Amino acid sequence: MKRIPEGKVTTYGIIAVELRGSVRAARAVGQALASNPAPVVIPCHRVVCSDGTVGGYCHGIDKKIELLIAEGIEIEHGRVKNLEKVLFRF
DNA sequence: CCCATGACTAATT
DNA sequence: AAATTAGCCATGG
Repeated sequence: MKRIPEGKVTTYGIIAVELRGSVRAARAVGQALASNPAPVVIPCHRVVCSDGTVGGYCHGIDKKIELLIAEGIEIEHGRVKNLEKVLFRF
């Protein structure tokens, strides 16, 4: 996650592939972030669902959206706009 | 070891 | 385009 450039985002699935070599581990990835070991230190707010939906955030989904917008990412109706533009694929 | 639970996905309906 | 369904994975009881 520390590799995700500012102003960009990635999806759980992508991380899953990077990590476990399979998109099917996406769910497990979520679990990992859910029990986020280092809140604040890790920019876990730059991770969204493959379909663009924001997903969740330990400090509250709203907070997550604010952070993303603060980084220049457009969000609307709980969805990332221009996902293709800001999506970081590693 | 078995079961239930999610910050997920992809495929159907 | 929205709602459902069915796999999938790590974790905790």
